[in-house]
Amino acid sequence: MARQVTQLDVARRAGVSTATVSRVLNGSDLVRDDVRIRVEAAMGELGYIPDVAARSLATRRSRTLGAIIPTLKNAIFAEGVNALEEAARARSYTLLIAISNYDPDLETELIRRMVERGVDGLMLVGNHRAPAAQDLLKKTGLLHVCGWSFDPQPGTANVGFDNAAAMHPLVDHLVERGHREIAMLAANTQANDRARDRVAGVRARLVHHGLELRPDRLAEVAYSIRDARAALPRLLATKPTAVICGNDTIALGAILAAQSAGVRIPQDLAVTGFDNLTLSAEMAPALTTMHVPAVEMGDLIAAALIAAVEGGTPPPSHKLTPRLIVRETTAEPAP
Amino acid sequence: MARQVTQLDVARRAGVSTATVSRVLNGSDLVRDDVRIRVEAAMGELGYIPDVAARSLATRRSRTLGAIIPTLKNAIFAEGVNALEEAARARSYTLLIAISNYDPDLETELIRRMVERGVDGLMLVGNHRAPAAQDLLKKTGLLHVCGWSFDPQPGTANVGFDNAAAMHPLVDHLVERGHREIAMLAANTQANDRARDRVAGVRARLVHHGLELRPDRLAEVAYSIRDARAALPRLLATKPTAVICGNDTIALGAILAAQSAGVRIPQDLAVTGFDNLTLSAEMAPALTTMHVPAVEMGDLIAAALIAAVEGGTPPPSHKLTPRLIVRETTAEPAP
DNA sequence: ATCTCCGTTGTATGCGCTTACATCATTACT
DNA sequence: AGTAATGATGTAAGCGCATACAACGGAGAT
Repeated sequence: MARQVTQLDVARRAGVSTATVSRVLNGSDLVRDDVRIRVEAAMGELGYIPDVAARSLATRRSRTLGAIIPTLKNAIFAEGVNALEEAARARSYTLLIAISNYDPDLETELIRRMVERGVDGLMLVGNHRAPAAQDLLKKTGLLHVCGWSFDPQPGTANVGFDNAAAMHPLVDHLVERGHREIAMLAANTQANDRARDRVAGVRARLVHHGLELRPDRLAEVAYSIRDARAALPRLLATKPTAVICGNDTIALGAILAAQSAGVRIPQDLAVTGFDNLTLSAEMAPALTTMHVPAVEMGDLIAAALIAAVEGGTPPPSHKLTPRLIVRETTAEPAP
Repeated sequence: MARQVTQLDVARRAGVSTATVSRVLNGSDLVRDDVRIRVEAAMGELGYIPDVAARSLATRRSRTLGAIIPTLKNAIFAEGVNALEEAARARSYTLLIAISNYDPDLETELIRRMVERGVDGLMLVGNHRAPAAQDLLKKTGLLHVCGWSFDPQPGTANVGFDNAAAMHPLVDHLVERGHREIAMLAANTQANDRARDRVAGVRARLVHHGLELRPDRLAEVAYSIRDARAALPRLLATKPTAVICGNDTIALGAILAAQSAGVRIPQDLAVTGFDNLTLSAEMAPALTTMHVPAVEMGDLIAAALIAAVEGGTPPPSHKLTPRLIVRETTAEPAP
């Protein structure tokens, strides 16, 4: 493969210095128009492509954002990352992604790699991480915003929502419909502060209504239709009239389990989800759930990060509010 | 933010030269053990983090792979990218991703950006792209492999499967069961060679069986449950006994449309999908589909790319074979 | 004791780019 | 006409790292 075409080649061809080529490249307005045109022509003829590594080294900026997410297999993260990429790209930033598999130690290592890579800003998911990770973020001063949560601690920005409070409309909705016997099928809470907050939110709101979340009415499962499906019978044994699920995927598993056990939804059992996946609106019965503004979140995170990078200011926090979407999986309990 | 800790700082602290620090960093075996230990200690104490931009500039390697995919909203791509990231990470490579929205011009621009970014290797989806993109790949000599397809042209490697041939087992399965009136609900074929190939594969295999794909029995829809749902009635009007769908998502839409029209599956209408999403095995009725080895593909692509980068050889092609998974949405047609 | 050779370390250069500063050519002004 | 201000361009010094080459020290050979 031939030697890379550099600014020097372009400069020679256009009869100018590399400084001028650089100025043209960066849209400086100190270049005379005829010179600019000559330089641009030379770039085109030579097929010049700037070298970002060299530029980064010189400017200490990479025009790269990083995103560390637990998994892409969860559609809601895929959607959020999709939006983040589009928003970043629209501002000529590129996205580096890494997957932590919900492992705090791996996440720490990945943050380290993001620093090595010189990302200008980083998106993390949730507010809970290993102390070593916190240290790293502080010591390196890496700009970052934590998405999918809202409980800003000094030093970190949040663009997301309060996962506990977000469960309140769901509980209220069920209680208003007359439900008293409410169970919860949560996502795994270890190493997942959002799942923990959602359980806490349900519990608190039940108490608010003079009810309680009985220990035997709380089960935790992995993010998977199959696991949710397998776990429902245990909950059903406690005779709830409604089951609140940690997310739509778990809710889908619960619904399938109920249906194959001859439990009618919503007559015999009300079910709620969280996320509002595309599927949830289409399936039969359509799922009552909380809509998570993943796209908006992706946009806002990119915007916050880039504004912070370019403005030299700390990234702003932004509180979003999931909204309740009542569909067909909830109704009054049978008398 | 304080000045970055550099090799020079480490070198001073350990009482050696930067060359030695660099050697320790890169695992050279020319460093005496006691010196290595001293240097590593100094790195730890100072919290030294190497600067990848500088390293890339010096080595002309970035230890970064790029992936340009049409969208992350399609679960099968999300899964593939997830696997690609994990495989890359296992080999200490990082993943840069970009989303083309099925737009060839945007894809071309993104390839250009990947070149700027100095990725060592690039994953693309499918074999069809703008001439400008082909040029760019050739001129820059960027290592790349095209996934999700198999029809290797000189100069490009493929890790994927033959999308036309992959439809044969599906057609054979239906024909064996006695279906003669077969329709197809395809994904949009413009700017999507895989969707095109799948239609061609169905058509060819029907001909092989002495049947045909009637023009009024072919419809194209976007990748969405809703669009598929809306499109089914038109196909139903042609009285098919089976409908082959371009992917599982479209199949799901078709099933929902059929059910809400009182058409029983599989008795009144057999439906097949393609991808084998997690959901497809769980839903009721469970979907007959082709399993796409997305994870294996991600692994192989990372392996092929990295082997090529490090070995200086062209990346190898690798042919995968989706396999038929017969479940509950196909049966004999009603007599 | 001298010479080689090998293992280990240091020195110095360059990767491609940006940018502070110097330089030069205009133009505006007195 | 002479000077200052302004605009446009060039010069050169890094950014942090890897690495070719030089240098050095000690072990083994003679």
